[in-house]
Amino acid sequence: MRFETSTIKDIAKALGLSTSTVSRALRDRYEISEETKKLVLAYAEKVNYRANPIARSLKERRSYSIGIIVSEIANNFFSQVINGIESIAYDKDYHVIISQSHESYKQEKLNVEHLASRSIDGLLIALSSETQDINYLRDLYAKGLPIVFFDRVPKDFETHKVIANNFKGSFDATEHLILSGKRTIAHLTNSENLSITKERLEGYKAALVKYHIEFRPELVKYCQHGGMHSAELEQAVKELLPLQPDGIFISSDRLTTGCIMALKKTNPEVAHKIAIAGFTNSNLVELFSPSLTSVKQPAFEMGQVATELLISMIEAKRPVTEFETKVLDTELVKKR
Amino acid sequence: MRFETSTIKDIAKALGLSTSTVSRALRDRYEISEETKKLVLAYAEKVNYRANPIARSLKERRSYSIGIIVSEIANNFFSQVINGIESIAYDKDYHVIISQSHESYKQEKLNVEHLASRSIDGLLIALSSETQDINYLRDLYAKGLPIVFFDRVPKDFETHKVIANNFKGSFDATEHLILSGKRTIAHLTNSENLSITKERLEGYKAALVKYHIEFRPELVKYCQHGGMHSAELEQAVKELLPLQPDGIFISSDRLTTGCIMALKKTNPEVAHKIAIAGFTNSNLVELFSPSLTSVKQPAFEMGQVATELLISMIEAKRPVTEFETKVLDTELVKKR
DNA sequence: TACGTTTTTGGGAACGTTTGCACACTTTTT
DNA sequence: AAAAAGTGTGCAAACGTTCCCAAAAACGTA
Repeated sequence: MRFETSTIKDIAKALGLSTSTVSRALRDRYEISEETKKLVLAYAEKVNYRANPIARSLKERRSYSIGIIVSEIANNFFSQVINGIESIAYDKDYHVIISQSHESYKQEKLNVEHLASRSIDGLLIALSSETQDINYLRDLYAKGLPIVFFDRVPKDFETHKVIANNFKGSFDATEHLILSGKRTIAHLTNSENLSITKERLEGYKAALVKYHIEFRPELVKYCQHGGMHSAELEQAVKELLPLQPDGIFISSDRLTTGCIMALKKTNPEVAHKIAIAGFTNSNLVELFSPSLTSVKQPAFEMGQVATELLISMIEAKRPVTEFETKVLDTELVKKR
Repeated sequence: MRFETSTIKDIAKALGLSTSTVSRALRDRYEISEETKKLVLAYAEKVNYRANPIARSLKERRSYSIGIIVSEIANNFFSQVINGIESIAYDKDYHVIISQSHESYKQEKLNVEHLASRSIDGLLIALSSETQDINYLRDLYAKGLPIVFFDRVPKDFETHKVIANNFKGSFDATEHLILSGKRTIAHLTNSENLSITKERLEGYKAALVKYHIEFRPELVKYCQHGGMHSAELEQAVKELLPLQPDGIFISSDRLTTGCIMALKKTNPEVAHKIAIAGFTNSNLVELFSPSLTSVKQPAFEMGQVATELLISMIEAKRPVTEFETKVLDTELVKKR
């Protein structure tokens, strides 16, 4: 069973014109007379002509599609980024193909290669927490695939990047905990590989320094899998509690919710005694108990900016050599 | 800047064969000799040959892609469905294109038509809460586009459908409220258009009947926009509270979280006094305060089943005429 | 009228595949 | 020894576009 639609050829035949003329009329080329243009347009409208995007892609050697890699869509931060991406992409007549790495390097690589073989015109990617080797991305990039990184970006890769002001976000959150009287502030964070991990750690440290609080490395716990496994989080919590923190600063969406969950499960009696501040874009944060202070990233905007940069690379006449790293401010939403 | 890759022609030239032979060797056709097949495969491997899916699509008149329409991906129910869809689709070498209706009919129609013009091979759709007129879907279906509905399905449309056992899920949830001593149980639900709304209302009613509780229509509130606007929910809550319900049964993910949010915002003092049971697949439900009893749908499985049905339609030799409606059981997770 | 210009149109190749058909070469059958 | 059947390969068309190039039509000018 197959979809029947009319083609340029059909129109040409019906109107006694050549396919070239019809194509020109439809694409509104200058060399065409007003008269035939109107004729063709009217007829095309009548038979509800839709250009076949596949044929067009084959001819033009581009697909008008961009690939997205996030760790998971069931994460408000990423779904908001995706909304931002779509808002720009659809405007410019691209469609998006979303893939999830689930924080796995293997899955990420597989998905990227799958997308590339599907001939996407460009790639938007936030690296998985496992990812260390990005040579496969370098290869694709070298072959001419435009790539823009967002949120989790690699250090030594010359291309556009869009990130939140992670240092300031972390500083603000940590400072907030300090100002509300906390002195033993733990830091629960992602895999050490990630750019966001490093930047957020620095912000945390800077706030401690400002208030003359000693930095204690044992208060920092890394989660290799970004909180994808609850066991990982429960282990971290278990190791942290004996140090008797009165506050925890958590550096990602998934970790923040996962940590509260682990706290409630393993030590419900202390869960409400520890002040929590964490990165999260969850729109359900007001429902959480214990409640928390959250650092919200401008996710929608991040998606928009990244997409604009990517499309500018795709549509550039000559290879782009000047790259920018856009930094967007976060917002601190204090616990009520 | 463009992506350079080797083609069948290049291989043919390099090996002194014809393109047909190379194509056949790569696709493992029976007419080819072991010898040349090995030769071609080895060379293809060496130059890292990737078939151009666009050319293949054009020739075969199918894209190996399926479209998905959900109201929003930032909803655990739908993101779990999508994970189920992907798990099957990728196995069978299809890729998926996700679109969000944001509960808007206009957006839904636009997205479907956009997908159709992108030549998807089939469509998986959960209707928006606004949708009443599905003639645009009938047209596409009549033209040969396979469609499978899930979750929110239309009444009179002959095709495969996959739904949860909404009646039983609602019955169980309502019964649970009754058994914990509630007698004035309100029902907050979606737009009346939706199939799920009707089925869930029936389950609610049946539970009341079983326990000889009078059904009071004024206790049922419909939300036309499925809870996309907080004003809508606050209004519903405002109208409901004077009736002094001691329990609320809520019929969708978005509404459940939205309702609790509205309750806490407008009447924090009663929020904890009303027992809540609602459909939700949120994985954060354990963090919510007030806590609630939830009806979980087998979302992942729903996505899998729907995708299997769709692919069977796409790949059917002759038009499918026997359709099934699969009904999957829900799970009641009691408040702790 | 004949010529050059400009404007509009058509022919046909190309994008990278798949596949029906014909051909050449082997092998088997009579 | 010739005919029949079986293998493996190549040619060429097709999928629906776009676009280069040439041809035709329309117009202006001498």
